[in-house]
Amino acid sequence: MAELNPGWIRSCRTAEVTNEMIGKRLTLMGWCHKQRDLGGLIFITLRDRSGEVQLVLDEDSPAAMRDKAASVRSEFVLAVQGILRKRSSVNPDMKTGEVELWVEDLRILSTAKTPPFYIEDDAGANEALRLKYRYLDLRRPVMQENLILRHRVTKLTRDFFDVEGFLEIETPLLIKSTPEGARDYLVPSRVFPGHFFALPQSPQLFKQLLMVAGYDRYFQIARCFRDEDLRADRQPEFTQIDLELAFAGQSEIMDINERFISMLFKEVLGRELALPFPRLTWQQAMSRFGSDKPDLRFGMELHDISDLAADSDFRVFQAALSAGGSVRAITVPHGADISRKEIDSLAEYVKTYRAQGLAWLVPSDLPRGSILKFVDADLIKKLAERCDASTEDLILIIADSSDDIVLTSLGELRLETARRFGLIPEGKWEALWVTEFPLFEYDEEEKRLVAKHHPFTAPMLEDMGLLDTAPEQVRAQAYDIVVNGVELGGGSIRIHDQDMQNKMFSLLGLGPELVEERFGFLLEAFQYGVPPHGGIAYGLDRLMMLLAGESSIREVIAFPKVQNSSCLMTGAPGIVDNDQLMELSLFVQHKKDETTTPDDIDEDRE
RNA sequence: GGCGCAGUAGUUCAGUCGGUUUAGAAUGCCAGCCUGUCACGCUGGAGGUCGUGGGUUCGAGCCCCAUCUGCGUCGCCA
Repeated sequence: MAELNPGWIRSCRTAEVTNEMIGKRLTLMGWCHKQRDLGGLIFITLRDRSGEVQLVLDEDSPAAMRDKAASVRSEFVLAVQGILRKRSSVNPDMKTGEVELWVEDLRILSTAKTPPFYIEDDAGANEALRLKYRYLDLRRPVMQENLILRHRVTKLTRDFFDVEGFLEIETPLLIKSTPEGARDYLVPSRVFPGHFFALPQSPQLFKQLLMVAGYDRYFQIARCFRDEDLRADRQPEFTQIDLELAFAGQSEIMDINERFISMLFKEVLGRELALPFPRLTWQQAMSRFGSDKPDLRFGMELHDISDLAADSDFRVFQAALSAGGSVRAITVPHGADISRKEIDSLAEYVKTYRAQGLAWLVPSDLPRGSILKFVDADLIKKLAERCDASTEDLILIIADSSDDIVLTSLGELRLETARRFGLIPEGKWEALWVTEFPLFEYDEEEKRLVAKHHPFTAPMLEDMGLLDTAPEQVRAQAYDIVVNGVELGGGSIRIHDQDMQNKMFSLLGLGPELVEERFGFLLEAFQYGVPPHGGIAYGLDRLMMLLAGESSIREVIAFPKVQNSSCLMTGAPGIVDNDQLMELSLFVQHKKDETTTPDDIDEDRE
């Protein structure tokens, strides 16, 4: 049965015992990782977040304590007092394997049910179970390491930006909904019936107002919310390292930030990233890698073979080209012996990215491929030269009337084939900046231009003249930082001119009344002396995922949500009492013609 | 909203062509024994809504339909 702590104070954590403490009387507390009862001799491995240490009870231990120890099960919470001694049989695999605590007094502070999975790194439990019992999952050493690392990274972040002259300033979580961007999470106002706060998608407007207010270097480790579908690298609530600088241009911002990232990699991974980071324009990144976040750890760049494809008799190529599209290819090194089955599988893969199909060619002496009927020996030679392909390589070709589909599907194919063929080197870190993003992109659904980054991003000065004539060609003073194909962060120089900002809103199709309603306070602020400013925001969760070597951000978030945005541990979101709804002047209209009150639903609820 | 994968003991899984016992294995759990274990060992035992609901069939863990849950992904994510 559970006992009270008789006022004992821990001497140290379990794995913090040292050989120097041998012979000393220590008080330790923690969880029973494993109890081994050999009859007259009982071992208990005591665990806490520092690691483990072995407890031992033998014939010299008080009999009552031996009996108690015999009843100890996994995950019981224990407090023990005893003498630290050198072990007679050392365990070299254990950090504290040379010592053990000989127990004189043992208190069971808490008993425990048998956990649904082992509290070990290779627990092997499925993720739903882990998330339901997240507090047990978080006891696993690998999860504790991840969260401890996260603590270290946020501390390094605060220290770095502090030294650089940044102030950490909090911004509100209950803010005004903005029409652009992702779906907002809404919070009803009790005081103003029918009015809603939104949770911030980012502190964007507030950090710009802080620049107006004269806090010329701001940063914040900020919670952000976007009501959109989840992915392995996306949660509805996530954390940004958010910063903004006044009086600084793009090069100064990039300089500070690549020093920041390189500092983190040095401190956390012990890796030196060469400064400055390479830079690619968005155009270059798209045409060479088919991605705005290229993974530079390996080659396999895209080749434009449109002109050569025009000389083939392949109807698919001709159709794509005459419709204004392109034909592009990648070369898979040593891919010549690929099977039809594997080709089919890759063709299936690119279809998810809206590519119609996949052509292939092995330019060996006895060429193989799906387009042999349409290309002669001379053309094969030219294609191989253009694609830098040897007779042992495989050329994969995508054609489409949309150049965008060709580029993105081929870019994804580049990543997928590299993964399948094991061409991505482990332990390599390749950081870069991607710059000169388009300012706008066309929204097919809304039939209008939308901001690619956000509506406060400044156009490049060289392209100002295109704003009225060809806005889709205007490039932005925007930049993303990318490491190993992961977009870690992105930012821009902001518009700090009221007229320019108004023009931007108008190009985005936002009427003056809407602008006044949503952004009036920003435009008004711009009348009171705005320094030029710009900033960047990092996805802390993605950064942690990369540094911890995980493939899902859920592994570096203490209490993550699942794909439908619910929490398996708490059951959130939940229904609320009618009284609560009434206080907020809310009425829930359920779909499927049924007007059910929450209380009715409650009846059916488990 | 679309596509794909998964769901069988507490857990991780196997389960052949739809038919042999009471649906198995490992691990965990429980009991007994055990003085140097650390994946302790040995002996014995308990433990199942085969995700759920229909259907086909003489017969369904297995086939069909629907549905729920989790994961991946497209759309979406300024």
